Amino acid sequence: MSDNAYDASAVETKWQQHWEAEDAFEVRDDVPREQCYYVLEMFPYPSGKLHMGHVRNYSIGDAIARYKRMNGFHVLHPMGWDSFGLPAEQAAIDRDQHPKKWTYENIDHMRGQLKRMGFSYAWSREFATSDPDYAHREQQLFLDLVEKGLVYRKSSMVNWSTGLNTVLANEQVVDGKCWRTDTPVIQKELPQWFIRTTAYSEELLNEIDNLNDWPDAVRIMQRNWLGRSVGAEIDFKIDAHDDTITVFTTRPDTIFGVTFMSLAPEHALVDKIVSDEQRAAIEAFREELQGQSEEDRTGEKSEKKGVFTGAYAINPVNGDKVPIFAANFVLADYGTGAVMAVPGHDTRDFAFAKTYDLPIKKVILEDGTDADAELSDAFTEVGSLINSSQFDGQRSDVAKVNIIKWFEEGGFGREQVTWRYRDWGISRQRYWGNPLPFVFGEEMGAVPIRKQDLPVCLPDDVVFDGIGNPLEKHPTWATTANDGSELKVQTQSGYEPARRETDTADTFLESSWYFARYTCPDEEGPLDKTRVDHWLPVDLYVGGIEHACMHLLYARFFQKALADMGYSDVREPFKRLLCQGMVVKETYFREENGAKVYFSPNDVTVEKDEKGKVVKATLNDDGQPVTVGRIEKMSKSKNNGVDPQELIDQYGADTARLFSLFAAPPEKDLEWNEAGVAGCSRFLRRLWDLVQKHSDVWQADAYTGTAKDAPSKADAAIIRTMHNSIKRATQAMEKDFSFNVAIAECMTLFNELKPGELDDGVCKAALNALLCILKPMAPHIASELLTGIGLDAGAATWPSFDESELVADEIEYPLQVKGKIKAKIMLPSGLDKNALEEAVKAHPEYQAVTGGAEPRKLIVVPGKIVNIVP
RNA sequence: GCCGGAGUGGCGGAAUUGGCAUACGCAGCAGACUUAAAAUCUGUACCCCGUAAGGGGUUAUGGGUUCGAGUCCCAUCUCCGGUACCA
Repeated sequence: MSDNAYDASAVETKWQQHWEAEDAFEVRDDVPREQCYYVLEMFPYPSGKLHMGHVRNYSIGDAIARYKRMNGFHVLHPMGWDSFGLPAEQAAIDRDQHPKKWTYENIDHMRGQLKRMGFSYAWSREFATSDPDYAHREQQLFLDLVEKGLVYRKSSMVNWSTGLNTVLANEQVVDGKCWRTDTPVIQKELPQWFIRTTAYSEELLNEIDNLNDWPDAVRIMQRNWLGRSVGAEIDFKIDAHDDTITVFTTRPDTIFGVTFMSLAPEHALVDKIVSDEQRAAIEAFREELQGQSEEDRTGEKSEKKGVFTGAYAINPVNGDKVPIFAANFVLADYGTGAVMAVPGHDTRDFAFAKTYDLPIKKVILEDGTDADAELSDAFTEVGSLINSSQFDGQRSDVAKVNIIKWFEEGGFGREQVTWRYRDWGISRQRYWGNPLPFVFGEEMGAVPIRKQDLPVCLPDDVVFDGIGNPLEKHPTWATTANDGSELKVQTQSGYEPARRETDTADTFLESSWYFARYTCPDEEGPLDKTRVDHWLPVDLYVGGIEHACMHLLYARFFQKALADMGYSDVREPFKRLLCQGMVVKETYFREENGAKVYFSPNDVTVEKDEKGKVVKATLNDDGQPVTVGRIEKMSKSKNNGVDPQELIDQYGADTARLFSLFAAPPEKDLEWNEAGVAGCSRFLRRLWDLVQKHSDVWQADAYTGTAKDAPSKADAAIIRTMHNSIKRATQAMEKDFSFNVAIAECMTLFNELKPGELDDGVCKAALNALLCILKPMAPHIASELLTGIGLDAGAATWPSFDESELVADEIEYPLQVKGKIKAKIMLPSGLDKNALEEAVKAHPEYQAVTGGAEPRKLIVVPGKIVNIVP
C-alpha cells in the first residue's frame, strides 16, 4: 500500500469495478431459506436524478444488506424502477420528448448514480415496470383477477384531479387535494374499472394484529383507513309513500330519540319523495353543492346545511313521524347514505337541530344527572336509557345488543358492519401506463382480451398535445373519428369490431407485486410459485411512511389475491417494515406581497452568538436579513434541497452514506448539515491517514488473547474498549438498526487507537474490528483498508465480542448517599454481593462518607453501584 | 376534536432497559503550526455560585413510587405526524 492521500473517488471506483466483476451481490435460489434474507427498499420513480431521500433510503437498506451478509446470510437485495407515471407524459408535452425515451434515459442516469453510491444490488434482477415484459405479466395477472371476479366496471362519482386531469383513488386524495399536485379534487361521474379490494377487508384488518415487526403508526393508520364499524341497519317507512329508507347507525340504542332524518342530497330516494313545494329548494341546494370539491363540502369550516324534502319517515319503534332533510354533511357513499338523526346524543345532529329548530329528545341519561334537565350539548357517552319503552333503565351498551335483537325479530332492522375502505378505482385517463386489457363491442359489451392475445402493447406513435388521453386519438385505439362518430377498430382476430379500452392502470398496480417478481424476473409466466414462496415474505422492507395507506395496503391486498389465485402460499408480503424519516433542512424566506419567497441555504449567511446559537441570517446578495424558517422536508418549493451528486463529487459515496446514517437514527427525520458531512469526511480521512502512516504496525498478527494477558495495561484497556464497542454496535444493529450508534462506536474505538504507542498486534485487532463494523456503512474505504492491512475484505465477517472481556480487574464504584454521588472507590471486580459489602465497609472513603455511623441500609449492586441510606 | 409519537447541552443525538446523565459528531472557546488565513493537530467544554478547594442545580412542567427515576405511575404544557361532518 502506498502512503497516498485519501482519494475517495479512486478507492470507490476500484471497489465498484471489483464487485461488478465478481458478481458479488448475485444470489442463488437453492440456499435453505433460514440462511437467506430478503431486504428491499421501495423502488424509485425515475424522475431524473437521485435526491437526498433516495440516498438515505438506499443507504439504510444497503447497510442492512451488507450487515446481514457479514453475518452469514445469503441476501437478496434487488433494485428496479417504478417507471410508468404522469411526469413522463408531462415531460413529453413540455419538451416534445417521448415518455419512453425520457423515462429510460432517466433510468440510465439514475442507475449510474446508484452504482456510484456502491449499493450492493443484484443487478441481474433489475427491471422497470414499463418494460413490455413486466407489463405483459401484469396483464396476465390482471386477467386472473378478472376471472376471480375481483374486477368490475361501474359508473360512479370519482375523484377527479384538476391538476392531472385524471381519476384518483380515495387513498390518493389528501386533504381534499391531489396527493401529487396539491390541486383541488372534484367529484365527477365516470365509468371506471375497480378492483374489489374490499373482498379482503376483514383479512386485511385482522392480519394487522400479526404484523408485529411493523411500526405501530402504520398499523394504526391502516386500521383507521379500513375503518370497520359495527352497528345496525334500520328500515324507516316513508309516510304516504311505498318507499323505505334504510339507515346505518352505530347507536341503535338511541332509536327512541330520533327526531328527524338526513339523506345525502344525491340519494336516489330524494327525487321520489320530494314534495312539489320543496322541489325547487332541493334543486337549488343540489346546484349549490354541484362542483364543490369534497373539501369545500365536508371540510371543517363548511357549515352544516340542509333542506326539508317535504316528506316524513315513520320511526318503526314508536310510530313517530319525523321530517326528512337532505343534508350536505351526509355522504352518499358511506353506510347507506342516510342517517337517523338523534340530536340529543350526536353532536352533529344537535347542531343541525339547533339551526333548524327541531326537537331534541333525551333518551340516554348521564349518570348522576336529572332526567328532566335540558341538554346543553349532545351527550354521546354511555348512560342509562330513558324514554325508551321496555328498554328503560338498561345501560346503553347492553341495550344496543338487545335492541338489535328486537329489530331482527320485528324484521325492520339488522346488525350491520360498515367499512370506510372502498374498492380500488384503477382507471387512469393517461397514455404512459399499463393498458387495461379490455375491448368494447356493440354486441358483446366490455370484454377482457383473451390471455393468448396478450400483451396489449402501448403504441409508440402517439401525439402529445396536452389535451385528453393520446390513446383516444390513435388509429388502432381511437374511440372517435374526426367527424365525431365512433370508430370501431379491428383488434385481435376473434372479436367483433370493437374499440379498445383507452384507460391505463393506476401505477400503484405495478408496485403491488414487484417484490414478488424480483424472486423470478426471468419467469415466462407472471410468477414462479417455487421461487416466490422461497423468498417471500420480504424479511425487511424499507421506505417512507407516506405510503402507509396506499402502496402498503395495495401490496398487502395483492399478495392475498396472488395467494388465492395460486401464485403463492404467502399471504403477507412484508415481515418487517422500517419507515425512515424525511431528509430535512432549515429554510429561509422573506414575505413579499403576502407570499413567502424562499432562499437557498447556500445563499444565506448565518450569524451566531458566542454559544453558537443562531441570532441572525442575511442574504448574501444584498446583505439584508431574511427570516429563519422552520426545518422542513427538502423540496423545490422551499428551495432547501441539496443535490446528492454534488456531495458525491466533493466527498465521495462513503461520506454521503456515512452522514446519512450517522446524523440520526433511521426512523427519525434527518437534518442535513454541511458541517456534519464535513465531520464524517474528516473521520474517514483521519482513519485513512492513520492506517497509511503506520503501515509497519499492520505487519503484525492480530492479537487474539484476552485483555488480562495483554502486553500492557493500556493494551488491556483498548481490548476491553474493542469488545465493548463491538457489543454496543451489535446491539444497535440487532435492536433497530441504529447505525448512528454503531458509527459512534467506530469513532470511539478510533480515538483510542494509538499505533506505535500500543502493541502492534493489539492495534491490528482493534483496527480490524473497527473496519468490520464500519464496512456495511462505508464499504469502499473499509474494504480498501482491510485489504491494505493484509486481510480479505470480501470474507470479512461481523466481529464478535466476549462478555467476559468487558470487565477490568478493578471497577470504579460510585458511592452514593441517598442517590447522590459522594465519592468514587476502586474495588476488585468479580465480588459477589456479600464480599462487595465487606469490601465497601472496609474502604476508607466509606468511613469518611458515613462518619463512622452505621447506616440504616446499605445497597450494593455488583458491577454497578453502592448506595448508603443514613 | 380523536388516535399515535416525541420533548435530554448552542445543535444532531447516546444512555447496557430502574444503577456514574450528556457517549459520538457538529458548532464554540483556548493553544500549536503559519507572515496571515484556511486546512490540520492538541486541549477545553451541561448550568449557577466561588479566585480556588468546593458547593448547589439539571433530562418540558408539577406531583408520586423507589435506597436510587431521562427510564415506571398520575396530571399539565408544547411540538410533530395521522385523521376527521364516518352516522
